[in-house]
Amino acid sequence: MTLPSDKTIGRLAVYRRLLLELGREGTRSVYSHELAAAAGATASQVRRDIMAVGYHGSSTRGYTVAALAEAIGEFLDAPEPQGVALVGVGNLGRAIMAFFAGRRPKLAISAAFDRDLDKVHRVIHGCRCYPMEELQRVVSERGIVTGVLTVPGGEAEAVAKQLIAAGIRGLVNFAPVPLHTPSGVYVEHVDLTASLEKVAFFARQGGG
Amino acid sequence: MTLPSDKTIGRLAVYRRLLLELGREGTRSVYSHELAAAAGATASQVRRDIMAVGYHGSSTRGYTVAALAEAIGEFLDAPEPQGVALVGVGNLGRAIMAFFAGRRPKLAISAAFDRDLDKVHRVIHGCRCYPMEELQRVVSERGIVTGVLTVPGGEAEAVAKQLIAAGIRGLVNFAPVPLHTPSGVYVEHVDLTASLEKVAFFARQGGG
DNA sequence: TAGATTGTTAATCGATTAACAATC
DNA sequence: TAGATTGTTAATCGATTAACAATC
Repeated sequence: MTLPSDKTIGRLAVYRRLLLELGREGTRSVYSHELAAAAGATASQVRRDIMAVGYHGSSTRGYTVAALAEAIGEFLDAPEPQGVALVGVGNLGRAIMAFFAGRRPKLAISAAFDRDLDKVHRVIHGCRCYPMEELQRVVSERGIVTGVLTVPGGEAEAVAKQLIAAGIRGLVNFAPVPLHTPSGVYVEHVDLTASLEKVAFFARQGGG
Repeated sequence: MTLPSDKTIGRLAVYRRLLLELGREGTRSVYSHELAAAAGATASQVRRDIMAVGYHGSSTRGYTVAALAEAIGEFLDAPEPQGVALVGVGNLGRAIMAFFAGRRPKLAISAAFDRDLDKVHRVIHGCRCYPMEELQRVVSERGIVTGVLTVPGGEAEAVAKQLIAAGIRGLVNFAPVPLHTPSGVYVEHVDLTASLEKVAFFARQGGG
């Protein structure tokens, strides 16, 4: 079976969030075009994305909210709760930790690392901070495969290398430098500077 | 003239950053393949992207670092320094303010807004914080067209509406909800949850 | 000159969109 | 049934990649 594209995976995460919200509001079923409008996608995309998770709707009642959310969860999530390692407990790192705290119990930042010894051996937003020396041990002992990089640009490449050596197979990179990683490691680069410059450019041209 | 794609604009921002770095190191010229390797792009992309800004290299010496950085700057930047409005001075908002503080003098977060009166009328990371009531006035008086949204999901849609009414034409949206904006407004959605779930998914499948 | 690179066009690739028979 | 939606395939679109003549 071929893996769905990363765009499909990203959209599935969005659908699930919307479905959980709809469920809380008491909505039982949705049509592809409703989900599409809420998610900023097209009905075609929604139907194809949902096909990819193997869930089937009804041509009269559309998709059952609870069952579809469940199916997406089974597709996206690991069977067991998965930990995430974050490196770089600066302003951005702490904000990311706060952002995810309690949001997704099955995918939580479970270990943070910093080379600054003042930030270490504390619990920040429910997450324990370790010195860099313990990175290899903690990450490999806990079988953590997902990392978040919030270190300064100059350190990013070296830290990524350490993470990968410890067993990390996927990284969200917030450092303002492109990362050079071996194949077999998935990197999502969240480039805040490029995003802001892009938006400023198109805003100046009169928007999208 | 047709506008370059948003991917080209994003890459140009990356090239410029690399060029400024190369300039500081004393490098005078680069070839497309060198820039490509550093930026995580292909040489073809680099050449086509540079064509879009109207700069021309030499077939023997490649591109002049300083001149190309200058040309990209003229293409991407407004003639005058551009202000940016940020709404939502929570953990993430403050981290974003800290991240951009001093980084790009010509494109700086110049006004922040929050409905919490405890956060207002202060200067955070060099930027003044105003109450929401002053949003319309400050944004339109200063001619700000670029915004950053770091409010909770439930408020995002309403705040985006206010920003657009005040004259904003481009938005970086960090709120975990898709935004419904009129055409003529460019939105870049930085979806932290979807990014982390995507990375966790591919990490579990054995990386990229 | 010989050789490598640029500018630019054509070929490829993948994702989005449109279309429609099957379904309830 | 009539009508709207799903599942799925074909057409379209745009971006990436490959290719190569022109250049220095």
